Amino acid sequence: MKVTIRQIAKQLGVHHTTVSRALRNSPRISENMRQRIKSLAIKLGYRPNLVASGLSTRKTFNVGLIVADISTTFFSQVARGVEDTMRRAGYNVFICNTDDKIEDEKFHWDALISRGVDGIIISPANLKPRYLQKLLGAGVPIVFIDRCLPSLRASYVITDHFSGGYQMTKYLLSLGHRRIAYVRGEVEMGRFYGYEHALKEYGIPVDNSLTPVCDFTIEGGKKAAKKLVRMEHPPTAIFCVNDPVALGAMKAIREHGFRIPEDISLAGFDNADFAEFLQPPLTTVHQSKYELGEEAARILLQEMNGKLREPRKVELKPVLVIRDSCRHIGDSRVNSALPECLLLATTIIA
Amino acid sequence: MKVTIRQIAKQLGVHHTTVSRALRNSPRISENMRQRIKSLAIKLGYRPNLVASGLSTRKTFNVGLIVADISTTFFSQVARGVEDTMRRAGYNVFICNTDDKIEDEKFHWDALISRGVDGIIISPANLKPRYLQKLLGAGVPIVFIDRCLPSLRASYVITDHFSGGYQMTKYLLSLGHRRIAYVRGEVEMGRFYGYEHALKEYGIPVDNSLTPVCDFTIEGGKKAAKKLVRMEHPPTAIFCVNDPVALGAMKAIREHGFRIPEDISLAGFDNADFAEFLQPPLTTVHQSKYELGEEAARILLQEMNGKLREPRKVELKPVLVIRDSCRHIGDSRVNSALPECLLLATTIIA
DNA sequence: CTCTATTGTGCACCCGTGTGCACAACATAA
DNA sequence: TTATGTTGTGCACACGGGTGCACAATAGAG
Repeated sequence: MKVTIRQIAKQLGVHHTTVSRALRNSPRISENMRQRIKSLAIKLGYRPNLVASGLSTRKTFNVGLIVADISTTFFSQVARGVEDTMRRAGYNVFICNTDDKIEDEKFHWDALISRGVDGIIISPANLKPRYLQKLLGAGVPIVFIDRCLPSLRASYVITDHFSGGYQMTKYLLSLGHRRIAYVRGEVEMGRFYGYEHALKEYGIPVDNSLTPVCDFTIEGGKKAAKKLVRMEHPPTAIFCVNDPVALGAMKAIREHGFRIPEDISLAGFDNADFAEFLQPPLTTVHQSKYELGEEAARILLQEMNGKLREPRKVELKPVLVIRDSCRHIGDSRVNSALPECLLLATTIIA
Repeated sequence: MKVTIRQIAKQLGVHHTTVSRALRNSPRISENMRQRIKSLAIKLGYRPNLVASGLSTRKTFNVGLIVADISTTFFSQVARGVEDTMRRAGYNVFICNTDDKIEDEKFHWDALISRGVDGIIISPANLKPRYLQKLLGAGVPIVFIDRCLPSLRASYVITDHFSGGYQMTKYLLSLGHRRIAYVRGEVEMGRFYGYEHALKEYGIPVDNSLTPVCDFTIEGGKKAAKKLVRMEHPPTAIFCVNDPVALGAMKAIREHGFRIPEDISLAGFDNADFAEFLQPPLTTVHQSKYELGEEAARILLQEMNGKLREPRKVELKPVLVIRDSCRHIGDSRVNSALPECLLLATTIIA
């Protein structure tokens, strides 16, 4: 049988509320009594029942983390950042996967609300303003992560996707590529706009046939890239929305008999742990996944403590990571040595 | 303000217990009243407060998942399997990281108990019988995952680590290797015993200098492998406790000027998603991570429903995956074509 | 018509903790 | 002595929902 404050109270011949107050360090309890209560609590191995206290105080010390897929390199690292930070503040974290399906997201949302979570960190599957507005109106502190609508009056922590997409595209352009494909994610738009913007600077229109949409998986990348390499005039470079997609693209490219980077240059996004060990080592855009989660959790803690009058909007700057999977066009060199755009990248970061 | 059953009751002029019963489909409520109550509940957007019902029924519909590190490829996929299965049954999952530190594990354990979880799936940092026994005595249904003490009267789901270690070592031996290093994990012993056993069959004693211990990270693998390649007589093959460690080893091997597999053969364990895309594609042992989590969750559900009289002990069979990172010694071939031990593996699986 | 099932609903109280308020015990000042 | 704080403790009740039991309403049997 679990120990309750009433049992402690009984043994000491006091009322259970006295025990409750003593354990919560209420100033109204005498120092002497407080000590007696605390030491007995320890002796009996008392563990407060957070379900009960959650009911009466409406604070559960639980938060929810809603992401597309915890098994990805990206979100699993984000989750770790969230959990570490939350734990230090005494919170537990519920993990919820949506696969970017709106119904699943709703399901999890309701489940979290029913459980009385104190806050939610969410990477929404649905970016419609009305929908997000509704989430914000639910009365639960929210922090958006990785995805958001900047115009909304809400806290968020994201990577500057636009900058990342822009830097990479600019880099590929500087290598002489002009037919650059971008394998898009269904929800992700920022990187795409960066890509678009860089092309525009070179006077290149976006060719829809070069921007297939895929989910964020290896299989999805393979499928999308397959279409690209089978084109009459395949792109000379393929930029993928993330590293796993690049992995799939890598397979498709090779199965079609093309070499990387000799025939087709390949780039990813995320700088997953494995990226530098691929053959060739993958050129990609680094984003700080753990820090993303850490920062989101910090902000959520502040929101929950009411220490935040205005929403906090944080954009972490991504960094171009040049390895060997992209080559200079019309040149035997595999990759160019520190092109102008890297300098640009550095200035953006600073 | 959140809708409660008392509010619904008031609007209908009935007692709140009638509402409670109607929503829980008690047979004592008339069909007519049940319909009226349910439709009003839907209309008002009633969401049951699981904190409150958890207090009175002692069932929270929450479970805990305690692992070393959710950000690893292995545990993140396990977690996904757990979450998917639990969600279908109406449960939410708390995620807890221990980094294999016993104090952190205890901390999380207490946190979960305080929150009244209905069950716990745990990959314990500490495999001491007395400790595990104590966990089992806490009165909470438990399923061990990935690690356990088979002698204990407890449910578990693991990969047959021994078989995996044995198969891989046998394979390396069949390629002609005799100086085979094994980069061990701190906690993991099964794979090591398999390695030991295979060596014994060839009359080779275990050389402690060839079996450095490391954590399960890339950095750890790099550090451990560095020692190995710097030896006067380096091993001809390095078998790593998992794929990330192999990644680190790969780096160390190359930084020392050795080629893979020409100078040193390299093998991993897990068959992480990225393994086939490495250069050379990594020979490894496949284990089903998602299924591991799925099965553990299924068993926990049965335990929580009291449908399990005896503990369920499940061992999933690993499969040797031969790629190009191991070569035949004294032979120009990179890898041997289907050696006897693969046949052996197949029989073990069946 | 009374007696007895059957069915549906309400009452009281529980789950474990928290909190406003009353009040007892004691000390100090008038 | 009485009036007036302090300080510490207990009481009642709340949080939202669940459950054993009593009992009212209705129906059917004798």
